[in-house]
Amino acid sequence: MINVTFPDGAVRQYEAGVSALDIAKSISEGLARKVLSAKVNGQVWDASRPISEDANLQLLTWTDTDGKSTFWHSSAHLMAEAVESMFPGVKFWVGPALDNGFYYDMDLGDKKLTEDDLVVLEKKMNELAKQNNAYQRKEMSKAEAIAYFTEKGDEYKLDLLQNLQDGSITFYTQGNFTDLCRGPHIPATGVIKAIKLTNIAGAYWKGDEKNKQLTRVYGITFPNQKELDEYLLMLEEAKKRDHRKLGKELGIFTMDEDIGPGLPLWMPNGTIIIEELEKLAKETEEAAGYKRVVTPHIAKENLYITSGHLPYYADSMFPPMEMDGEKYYLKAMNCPHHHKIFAAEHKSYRDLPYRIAEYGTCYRYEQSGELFGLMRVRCLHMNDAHIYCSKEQFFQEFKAVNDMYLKYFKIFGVDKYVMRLSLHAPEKLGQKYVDEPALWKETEDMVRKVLIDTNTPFIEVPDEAAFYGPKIDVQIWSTIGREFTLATNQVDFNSGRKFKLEYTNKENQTDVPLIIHRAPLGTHERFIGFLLEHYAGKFPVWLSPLQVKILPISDKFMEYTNEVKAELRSAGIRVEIDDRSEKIGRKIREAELSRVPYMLVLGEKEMTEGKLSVRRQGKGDLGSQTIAEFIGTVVAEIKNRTEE
RNA sequence: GCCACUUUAGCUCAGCUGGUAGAGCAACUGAUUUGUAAUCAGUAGGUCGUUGGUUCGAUUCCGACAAGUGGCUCCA
Repeated sequence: MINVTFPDGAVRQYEAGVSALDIAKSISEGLARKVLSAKVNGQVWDASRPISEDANLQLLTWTDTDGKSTFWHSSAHLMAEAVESMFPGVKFWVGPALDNGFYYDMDLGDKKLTEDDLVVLEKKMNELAKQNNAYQRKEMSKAEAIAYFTEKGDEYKLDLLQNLQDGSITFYTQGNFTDLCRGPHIPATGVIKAIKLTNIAGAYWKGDEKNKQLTRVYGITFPNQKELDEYLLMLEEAKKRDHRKLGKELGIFTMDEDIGPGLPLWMPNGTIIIEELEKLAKETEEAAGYKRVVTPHIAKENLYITSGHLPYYADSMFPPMEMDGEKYYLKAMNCPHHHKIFAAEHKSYRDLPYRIAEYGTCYRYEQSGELFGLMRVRCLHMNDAHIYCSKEQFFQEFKAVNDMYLKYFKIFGVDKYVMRLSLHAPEKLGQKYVDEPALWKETEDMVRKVLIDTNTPFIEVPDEAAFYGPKIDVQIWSTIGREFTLATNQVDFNSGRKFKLEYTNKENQTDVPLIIHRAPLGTHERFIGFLLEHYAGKFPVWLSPLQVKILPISDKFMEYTNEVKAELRSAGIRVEIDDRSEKIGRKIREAELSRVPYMLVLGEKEMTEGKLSVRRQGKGDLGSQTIAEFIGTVVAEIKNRTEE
């Protein structure tokens, strides 16, 4: 007999060799039907795998993340079975579970999959699922496995085998499909009730663009149709707040073929948002001791040779323009220009920290396939600044930048993000990273300490640092789930020397400053793209391109309407009148859809009382207010940058 | 850049297997002067992304290019 301990601490005795599925059955048949896999001593196992020793056991079902993963990974195998039955001779690479669904990479030879094929595949998968075939686990020696795949001529699985230890190699079979796989899997295919293959994509083998491109099919499955329907509905809803759709609807930005890909045109409404953001940045930076600078959009080649961006990043820059026998480049970053401002006047330790800021316009030649609405563009306006400081000042300066991030996040109600501390990889010193092991350790420790001291949750990611130093990136997700770096805060102990930046220290010696590169509001493009989705187009009053729309009941009240408008405007409020001869219902509907935060309905009653009927977007009628009351509210919301 | 798909009126979309196009909304004109999410009528608007080819004839079939979409790679 063995002792099995459950998550609630209860201990029960079973025969050795009992499976998690047996145990579930002993509790209830209903539970047994729901079990997908089990966590045995912290490892996720097949529910049917015999347990031979005392163990901690957690039964995993659809409501557990690990249970879902098992379900989706098994679904990938089911898809592979369907693909193999349709296209014999197909070779498979890997087919993992994702956060939402699964994919499988495959080599289909010359066969090109179409969307029609997906429909047929879904049908086949449904048939196979109904057969309720068990997933059977089989251990195999490495030699046997190699022989098996050599005979099949499957170079992909042979490649996978190379990195596997003999004794740990397992195969899984369900129906007519057998695959090298570490598992675990669900007991049988029958629980997969709703299947949707979502898209076909090319994916480089092993993620290396020099390798052959395999066919990747993405899909998602559920234990019932209802959840699939809900998932598809959620995707539809998400599309409605896609910044590309909202940007067009609200007149924020536009793209034009004649201007060029990745080059957004900011329309009047978008420009108002840009100006409000810059106002916020300027206020915040002035209070934090930054000075503003302005630099040209182009520079000579030599600047980028000094910075080290050429030739290594030449691919990401627009090709040079030749003028007077010199090559000029559009700037892809502002740092070298700012370094030259630092170097223009001699600095002493009394001038440090020296902080200069600019909403700098940069141009980057992003690959055509990478462009994505406002989130990934070729012309960007960066909330950039550089801080030049001594080693002693670094901690305080870096912390102040971190505090500025958090302050901004509070203003915008940004709560779904991950702070990522990007570190170097010691084995790549001298190649990918500047060869200064001591400086790396020192700065990484300082950056980590800032995060810990400010109680900022973060994750550490090795081998993701900039070549000149560690950094903190703020990761966010677009509505459709794509990940982006919104903001960045970087340490640079390299450019100071490269640009021969110096200051005279207290001991009257020459010293090289540390540099902090920071962009808490990222770029206008990405930040406004993010805000559009974050607010679903319903900007807070201070950011809203139009703040108040006045809706007169009829043109009999135009005189009063114009008076009200003039008063609001002189209070600094962005206001417009809907003077069409439409019914009030129509005006309200369209004002609501345009997401203007406040609407004022003015008619006979308001005119005689000298009041306003106030309506808030999404909330309906707020009742009657005096002009002074209303102006007071709106002006306070603007001044305090109130979110709602 | 690579794989797949898409491109029809300002917007959202329809248009069986080739015979030069249609709806709703928006726009414009007129009527209506309206009380908290769509007043009515009329008018105008498209060389069907561009460009080659096949064909008596191409929005429709094939190719190239451009832009976009979903991924891959990339993101200093």
